[in-house]
Amino acid sequence: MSLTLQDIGRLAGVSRSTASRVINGHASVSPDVRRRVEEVIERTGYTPNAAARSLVSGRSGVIGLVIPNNVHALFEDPYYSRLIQGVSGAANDSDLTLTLFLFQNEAEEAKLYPRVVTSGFLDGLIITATRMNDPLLARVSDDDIPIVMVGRPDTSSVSYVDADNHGGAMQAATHLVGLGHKRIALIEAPVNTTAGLDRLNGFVEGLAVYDVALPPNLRAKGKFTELGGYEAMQQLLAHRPDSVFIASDTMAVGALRALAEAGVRVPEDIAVVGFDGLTPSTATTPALTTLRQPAALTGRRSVELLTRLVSGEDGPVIDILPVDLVIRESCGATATAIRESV
Amino acid sequence: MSLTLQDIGRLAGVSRSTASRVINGHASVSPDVRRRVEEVIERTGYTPNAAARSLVSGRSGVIGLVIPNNVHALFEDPYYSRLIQGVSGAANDSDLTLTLFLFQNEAEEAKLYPRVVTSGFLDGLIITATRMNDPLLARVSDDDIPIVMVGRPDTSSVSYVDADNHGGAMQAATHLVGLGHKRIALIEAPVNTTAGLDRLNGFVEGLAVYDVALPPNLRAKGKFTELGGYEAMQQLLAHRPDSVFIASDTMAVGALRALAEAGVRVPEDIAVVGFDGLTPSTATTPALTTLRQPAALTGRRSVELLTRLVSGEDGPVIDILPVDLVIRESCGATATAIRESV
DNA sequence: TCCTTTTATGGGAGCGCTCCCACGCAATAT
DNA sequence: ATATTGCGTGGGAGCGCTCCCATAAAAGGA
Repeated sequence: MSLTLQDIGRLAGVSRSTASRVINGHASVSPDVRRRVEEVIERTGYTPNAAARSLVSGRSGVIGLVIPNNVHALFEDPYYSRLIQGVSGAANDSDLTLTLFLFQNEAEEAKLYPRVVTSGFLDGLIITATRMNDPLLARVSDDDIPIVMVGRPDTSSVSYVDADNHGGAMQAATHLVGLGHKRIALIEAPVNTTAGLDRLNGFVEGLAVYDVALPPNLRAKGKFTELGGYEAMQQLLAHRPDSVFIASDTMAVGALRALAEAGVRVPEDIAVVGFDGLTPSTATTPALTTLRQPAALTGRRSVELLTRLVSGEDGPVIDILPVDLVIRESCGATATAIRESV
Repeated sequence: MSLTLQDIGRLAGVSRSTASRVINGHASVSPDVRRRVEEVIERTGYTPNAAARSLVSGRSGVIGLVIPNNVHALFEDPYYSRLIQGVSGAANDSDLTLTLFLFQNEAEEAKLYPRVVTSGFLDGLIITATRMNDPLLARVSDDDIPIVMVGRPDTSSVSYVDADNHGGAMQAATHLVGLGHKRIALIEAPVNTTAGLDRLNGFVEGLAVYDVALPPNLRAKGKFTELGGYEAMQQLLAHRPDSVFIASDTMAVGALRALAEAGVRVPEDIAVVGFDGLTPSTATTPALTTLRQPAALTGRRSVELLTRLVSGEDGPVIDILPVDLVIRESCGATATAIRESV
């Protein structure tokens, strides 16, 4: 059996209360006693029992990261790897323990989620892959556990962290207009996600600033997959765009393939700009110009926000992270190319 | 404030003890009372307080998954994604909660690990990325927490799950010999990992069965990276192998690039067999023949083993999972090609 | 019929901790 | 000198639960 605070106190010749004060860094402990207790702790390798501590304090030091359904597909996405790394790193820094909830389907979600939230086991929750009308979100507001969403939810009154999808897409528009393109096309991400919607609106608004219109035949809907990008690009080609903004790099990979097959040169015949910037520049030929979103930072920030909510700050708090234009080869802006570090 | 067992009892007109019996499925509860209590629980959405439960029972229902250092590099590897999915799925099935420990460096590891293990917070631990002389392993044996390693550790007396690296590499040898190759080469994975070592030994032994030798100039050392495979292949080319077994698909991607650049045709001029089988067949040209290891299953099994250890079964338990030869284009065995499902 | 066994239930104890209050003693103020 | 403050410390209470034991009621055996 492992040691208790009582034991530590006894070994140091003090009461469990005093030992507790030392551990929790409370005042009113004489330097002498403090040293003695610390020595005993060091020597014995004592660690307070987490369950007992949490039972009385109402805090567990544990946060949850929820990645709901479709995990099969989603997890291949480097976005989640980065996000998890960010969340994990921030949790480590703050002495928080991270629990991971990967729900394979709605049934699993419905079965496990209530227990997780109600058991008092978690101090707070980070929920990713925000969906429109997220069923979790509805449930969540009933409970009193602090929540931070990753990605803008369609409901308000929830704290969230998100990349500046709108602003990033505007940058894409500005960039393509600035390069002198006239027939600018768009491959949309699904607009049943707020990310897809924001990128669409941002791009259209960005073009509007320069009085450039986006005719319907230069707009195609993609599916967040490589194949989706491939098909959308084939569809657009008939209308001879001189440039295209593709709302995700994964789709851009498919689109580039479609272009290569059609014998259309990039960037000579068509300029291509993607969105995400999570894969290495070597992943495509030519190297893809894209808007890089800070996935790991998103994870870190979500933990920071959550920490604030847990310690009583009242929400909702919103944190929008900047997105960078990473100029590589596919947009043809080599003259003004910015060296990138990766 | 949330409900307690006491409240449930009161609402159902029984004592907290009886309510507890219902929840834990103990005998000696009249059907009538049981129904009443269940109804109250259903109606109120009551969930037992995890901390209190764990304090008295000594069980938390929480297991930890440790992925030590080098996470930056490792996490890009689809292996970890699959493994985590397997672990998570099995944990969900068994009503276990999964905590994830991603240690970015040894300092973080040293700082966090003891607390994790000693706090009584975890019922057991799954440790991945087994290293030779794993520093965690040394510490672990001092503690009394059940452990399962993923990947064969170099120390004995620890339970572990591993893919049959040795057997898989033997299959590779058999396959290449069977295709009539004479100058068979090898690109090794780093032999400071047991996986690298086992694949090396398995391949050499597999060749030995057919009295085929592996001369030193047909052996090159890789680094588990694409670049490592690229360089190793360039080195081998001077010695004109007619086939090569590359101990990881990542290295194989680099090797294929080296071959393409050198104008060596695959599989006409050289047959190539990889190892891992975690990326889609479209990832390389030509599609790579490889040995597929069951990464998700490895995760599931590690949870199952751990569950057995937690419930008192004494270890060490060892589970070696089979590895499948997936024949695609790069080995030239199209005549006997097996249709694969992906 | 009475006595023994079984079944159903309630209450006490205690898991290891943190918080609060009370107490003793030294330092300061009157 | 005594009264007042403060600090350092110990012990009680209690967080919500499970386990054990005691007890009451029901069922069985003689």
